Amino acid sequence: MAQISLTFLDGNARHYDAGITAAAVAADISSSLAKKAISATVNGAHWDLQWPIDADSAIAINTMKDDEPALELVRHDLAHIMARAVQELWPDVQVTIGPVIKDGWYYDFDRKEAFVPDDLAAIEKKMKEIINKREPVRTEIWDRARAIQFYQDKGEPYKVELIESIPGDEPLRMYWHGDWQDLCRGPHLQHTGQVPADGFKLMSIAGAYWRGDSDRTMLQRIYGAAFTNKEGLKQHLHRLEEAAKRDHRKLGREMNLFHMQEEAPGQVFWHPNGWTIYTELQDYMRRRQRAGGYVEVNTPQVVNRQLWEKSGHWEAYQDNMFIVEVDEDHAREKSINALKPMNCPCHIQVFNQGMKSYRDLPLRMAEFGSCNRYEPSGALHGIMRVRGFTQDDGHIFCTEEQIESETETFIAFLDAIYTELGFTNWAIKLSTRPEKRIGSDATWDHLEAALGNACRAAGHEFDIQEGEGAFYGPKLEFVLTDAIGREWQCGTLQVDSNMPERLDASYVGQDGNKHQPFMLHRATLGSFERFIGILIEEHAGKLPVWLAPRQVVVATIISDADDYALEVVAALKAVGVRAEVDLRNEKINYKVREHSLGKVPFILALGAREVEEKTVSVRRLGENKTSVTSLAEIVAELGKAATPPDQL
RNA sequence: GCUGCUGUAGCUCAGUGGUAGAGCGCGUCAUUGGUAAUGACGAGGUCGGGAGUUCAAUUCUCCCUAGCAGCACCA
Repeated sequence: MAQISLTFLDGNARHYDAGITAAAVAADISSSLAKKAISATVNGAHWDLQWPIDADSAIAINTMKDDEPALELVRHDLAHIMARAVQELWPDVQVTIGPVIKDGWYYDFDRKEAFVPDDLAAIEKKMKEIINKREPVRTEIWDRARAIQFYQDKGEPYKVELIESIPGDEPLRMYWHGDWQDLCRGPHLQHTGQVPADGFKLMSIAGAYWRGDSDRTMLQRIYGAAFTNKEGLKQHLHRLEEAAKRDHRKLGREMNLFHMQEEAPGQVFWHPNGWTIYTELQDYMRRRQRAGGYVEVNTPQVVNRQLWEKSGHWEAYQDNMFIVEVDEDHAREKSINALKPMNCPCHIQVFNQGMKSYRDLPLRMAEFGSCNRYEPSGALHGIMRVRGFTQDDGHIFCTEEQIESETETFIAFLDAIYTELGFTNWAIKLSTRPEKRIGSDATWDHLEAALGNACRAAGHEFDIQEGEGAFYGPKLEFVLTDAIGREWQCGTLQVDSNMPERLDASYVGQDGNKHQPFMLHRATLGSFERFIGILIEEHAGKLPVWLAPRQVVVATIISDADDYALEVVAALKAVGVRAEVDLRNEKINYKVREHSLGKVPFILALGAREVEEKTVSVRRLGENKTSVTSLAEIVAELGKAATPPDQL
């Protein structure tokens, strides 16, 4: 038999017969390793201990101490164990797919009756029984016909469909956990007992479409969280609890920022505190955009259907538009309008007024554009996904040659703003040509490369989302993460030649002929609503001082300090600080607690000493200590702290 | 939009086939207290909306609506 050479991490090599399993290699090293082994890494691939190795390879034997493979296997085996538990409890349930995801796994089932929360406890109990049986996992490769027949006989049509969608030349791997069988590409643990019985928890039940297709059956998905030990799970659950405290919907209520109500679903009622954040942010963006060479415009809310037909939005999005019918006295027909769902067609109307020359390009046009979209009810989420919102929108009209440099300039612009707003952790995604598209491959090659080059030139890595671009051009998405790790697209930049064409935008080139400009749709924050939601969660409500709706509360300890408190507040307001007094007949403990919970960055406490010495006792949010400062000093300090970063 | 769950006082939540309760908050009074809850008293609810079953519905059933989780969608 042919010999192969396996090289270990330490550089040593051993020789074995070709076809040896990783399990046998582990056993050859030591019997304790053979017991502890969970999988191998062979030439960088995650390798089941039962799979044969046929050629010279680099190999490492993994144990539970190797976090990445261990988590992968534990979660993957738990998916199978859960599916087995469910089928043991309810034999009529059909199994579908069950992948590993961040922090755990899920498995989708088809079952007539709905799973209820109490079922989760029963399933967990059954899973623990299965784990305690320490049943061996084994695997075989089957040919397609046999596998299809097997699943047809078993009454598992979803598995048949899965096999039919797997490319014909790929071998099908069957796995058994004890007697329970599933189709799976592996790898898996050696036996069910290797799964930590106290390291997992079933989290929730939700609906999910078979194969992610909303035209097909809705299955029932059970989510689980899993770690290699009890402590890992405990920490995860603790993180979830902490994240819930940062939820912008909860903080929005507690800080009295905004509310929403049944009569206006998906639209925000901004309260004075919340609106202060909003206007402060908008003022900042306005200054930033002016400095960035943008001209600001404003365009209509209610726009006749004809323009949307011409732009192509009517055909694609009419179901998601708010339609406004106007029945004028003398009109023979109703006039059909839509609340604008986006600003670009209107911006082209502005661009089209008067002749434009190549000398006018790039023309950067911005609008705080109030838009309405009839979002599907299930998509609404606090102020992050709403039906009425304002974009910090902008369109850059430019030539094809200017696309790359304009993109690079925009990324630098966005980067500076995200940094000033306290975001360090954001990602760029580059969406490339979709199947249905217009334009030549040569143009797509150029545009995709231009966006990628611009990212690199601006010093940013990016992930590629294959085929996710718009039909008219590639796009960049600037993605931020909320408290529990859900990603939200905030900024965006999209290259578009289609709309200038449809809406007849043109400029006179150096050659005296008419040319069509390219258009870069771009937004920095995206929508104020979503961005403020993210901002609240990122800072857990403790906003940077310049954005905090209430920056300073001057709280009296005794009523004899009232006059001085008013004097202090007046001095702070004079330098532009949002300061309030708290003269209530309450103890200082009470006031400190209340304003700390209200996330006020500075509390100034005033008692007899402060009145006497013309000082203030300063308490900063998040600190338990206080310091005493002269009035003049604190006014200067807080005046500076309250200044937006671009004005320092 | 789809599946499941939920909607009781301003907030967080208990509860029941015989028209409701707590804590916090709010108001009044007393208290002038030095950095995360001073005390007493008091006010406050068509139990999301509509229909049905019933002698009687906040409670059971159905429809609608909104919210939550996930899926689908996101110009």
